[in-house]
Amino acid sequence: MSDRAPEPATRAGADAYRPQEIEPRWQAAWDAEGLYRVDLEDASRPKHYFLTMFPYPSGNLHVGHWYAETPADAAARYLRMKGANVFFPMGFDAFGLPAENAAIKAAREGGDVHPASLTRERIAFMTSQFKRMGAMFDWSRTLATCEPDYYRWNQWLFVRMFERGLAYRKESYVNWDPVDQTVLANEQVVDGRGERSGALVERRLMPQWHFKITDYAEELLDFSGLDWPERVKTMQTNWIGRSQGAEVTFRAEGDGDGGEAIEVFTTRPDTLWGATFMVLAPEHPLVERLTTPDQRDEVQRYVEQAGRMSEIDRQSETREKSGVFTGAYAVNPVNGARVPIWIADYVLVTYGSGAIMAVPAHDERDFAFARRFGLEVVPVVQPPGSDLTDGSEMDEAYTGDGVMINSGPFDGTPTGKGEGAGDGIARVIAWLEERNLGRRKVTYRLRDWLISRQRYWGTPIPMLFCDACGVVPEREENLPVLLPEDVAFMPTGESPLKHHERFLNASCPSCGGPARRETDTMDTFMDSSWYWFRYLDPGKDDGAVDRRLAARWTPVDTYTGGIEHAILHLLYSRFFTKAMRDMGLIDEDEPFVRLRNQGMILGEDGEKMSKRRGNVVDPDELVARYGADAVRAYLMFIGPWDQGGPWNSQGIEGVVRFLNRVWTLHTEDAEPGDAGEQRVAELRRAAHTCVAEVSEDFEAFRFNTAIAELMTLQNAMSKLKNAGLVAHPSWSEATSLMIRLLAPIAPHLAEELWHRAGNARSVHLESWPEVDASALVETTIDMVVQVNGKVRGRVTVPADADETTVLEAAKADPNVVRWLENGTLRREIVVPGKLVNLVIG
RNA sequence: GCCGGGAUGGCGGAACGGUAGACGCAGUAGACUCAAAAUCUACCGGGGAGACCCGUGCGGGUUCGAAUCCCGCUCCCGGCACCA
Repeated sequence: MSDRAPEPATRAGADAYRPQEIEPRWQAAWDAEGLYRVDLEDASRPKHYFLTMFPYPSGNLHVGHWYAETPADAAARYLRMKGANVFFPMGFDAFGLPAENAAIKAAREGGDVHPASLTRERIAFMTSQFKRMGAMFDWSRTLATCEPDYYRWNQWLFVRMFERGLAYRKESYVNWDPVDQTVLANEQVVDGRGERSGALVERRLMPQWHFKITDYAEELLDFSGLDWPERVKTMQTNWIGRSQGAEVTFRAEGDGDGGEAIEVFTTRPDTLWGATFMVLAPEHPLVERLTTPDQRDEVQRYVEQAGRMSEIDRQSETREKSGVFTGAYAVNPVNGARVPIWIADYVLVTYGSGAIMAVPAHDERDFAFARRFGLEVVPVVQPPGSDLTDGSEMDEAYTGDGVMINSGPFDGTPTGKGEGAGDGIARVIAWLEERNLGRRKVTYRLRDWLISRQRYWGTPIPMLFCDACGVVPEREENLPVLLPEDVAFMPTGESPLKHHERFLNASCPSCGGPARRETDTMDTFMDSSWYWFRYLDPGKDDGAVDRRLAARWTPVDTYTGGIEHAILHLLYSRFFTKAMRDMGLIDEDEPFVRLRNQGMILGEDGEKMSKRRGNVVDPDELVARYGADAVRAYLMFIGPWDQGGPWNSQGIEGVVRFLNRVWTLHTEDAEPGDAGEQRVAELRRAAHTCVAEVSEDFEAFRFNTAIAELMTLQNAMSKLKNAGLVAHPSWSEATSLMIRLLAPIAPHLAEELWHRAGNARSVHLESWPEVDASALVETTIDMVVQVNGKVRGRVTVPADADETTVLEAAKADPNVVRWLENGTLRREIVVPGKLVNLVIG
């Protein structure tokens, strides 16, 4: 391959660093020799599947893409030099709202834009931009989710899910625009109104497809064996929201004995005796039946008003509690108390049973509600050291542990869950179960995944409605159900599939009779919930996943992407992996072993980059001006990767200067002379310290300090260069180390310097340098001497000096001597190699 | 309101409980230049002539020693489904 490598522009001498000339030349050479094409069958090295989240083809790579991809590329390159066979693919998450919106906008303005051609053009353009990053993506295996050979397998997987009962249809609320007669995404609802029509958006129930992610709630709480950031695990755990408690049945009064059963869930069954009222969610199915005639108008008004509010509005403000009385009463099953039934929007129909028992004395929200509407407050838990018995004296709810009071047979029982803390909760549950009044229950906050979208630009859900057979999945051999491209977009945004006769009319896969196709498409999170399996063999046409390659290459070893995906995408991917395992398609439990998230890159003003603010940084311009290596290195240098931060157009100049100095260091001649043992040791120490530090930093994804260490080495080498060292073997050793350390960060510059140094083979085929521990050894060390924790002197001692010697030296320092005269020496602390602290008093 | 994260020089940021400010940007002075740019050298938290004193959002605490650990706040960023 070396004979195809281009000849460096100049052999020696001081020609300038010209990234614009070097970079395209090496990119072409790497491409020509297939340097980054991975042999998935190569078992001679350990495999490493390094995946970064694929982008939506928005039209242009912005600097945020560079921030996500180039440090990931550096990490992948590091692993490759460490000896792994690294698979680092890239593709496009190509379905989605923006392309469809462009088509709808064009339809309104009399133009003609199709999401398919628009998306394909954008993918082609962004791919060409990607190639200028100098990343080692393996473009021989790429994919776009909008292509039939990909979404066919979305459909195939959907049918498998349906067959297993993991995909099902039920009614769910959508945002309904009554003017445009269409469903809106949350982001299309602004201040409760349709973005386009301005109409007040209604919440409307519609039958829609869901995935049963809740079946996996318990397993999804288990992160063992995963090297994920704590904050992501915490966020997912809180999102799943496991609550342990009891389900208790209350009965509405009336209609002879019994009346309507109203199930409630509570985590505090020990407070049951303090339940003085009940609250139903406005959407609760029993609301209409329970409401008494005199309250009907008021209740109806409240329900309508709650229905008009978007979920975001319902919880965004810190509003005063609102609610309305139904006129009905229920009986508290534990003490027979008559409790009024209210309706309030702070109770959600989607959580628990959509109804609660309200214990105002021991729940903050119930307390606020009771005070607002003058409802009874009965304390049933006495805080330790208190003689509380009267609810009217309470200023706030008491939610802690204590001793049960006003609780019939349980008076005097300590509440709490810990061992020895009392077991009020467990004893009450046992008591309820004995009397068949309630039962132990675990509830999750997690809801099933609503996968239906009333949109065009997505994977058609491969289901049919037959008058004779009902809901029927399309036959496997008829997949894919093609998304028709000859469609007319509606100015209202309504899905054109609803009016596409050839698409709509089909024959029933079961009876052959006439059937109508489902016009809903899939949530695009479906596309990204299994795509890493597909990269292994994107063209495979006899199955979704190549099982043999999957067994060898998955799970993904390292996954990187934005923190904004901490919950949904990552949770759906974990669910899908488990579901695919249970369908017998793969053998692993988790998709991503190691996860690292980058923060967000902000505009120069510290705000999110947006066209409106005019603070968008264009990477193409930067590359033209400074070169890809400089952009890469600056993005890595800007700060900790997981924190993100503002772009600084002056900051990149510093990195450009650094790369220039590196260039000069390695290309300019210097006078050879007598090196001297001490200088050689100094050079070798600097070089090997840098190897140690940069290696450690790469392991920890600390790119900013890795570059700082390289800058330090550059400074040291530039100083030593003219001291006659250039002809010494340690100089070429240091040079070789430095170029290899730089290779993951600035791959083009490193390659050019590597070849100029006389190497024929690519630096990217070299192995990562090893630290020579003997180069790090020092004969003397400087130690700090503190008196009472404040630095009062410094001493130089032999590296192997024992404690006594160190203390002697410390106490001999003239300034320290002065300080010691101010008191009696009480204590001597020696931190080997670091400092001495002399405590006087 | 809840969940997660954060706060260190003029700026981006460094710092296994052990010399706060590595590395860089900006700035100041000098060298080179007719001059400028580029490059190179030195300085660069505040106060003080100095010994020193002050200093990591605020208030406490633990420790020989705290940016770092604990308790209580303030403000900022991100997410959210008032989660019973």
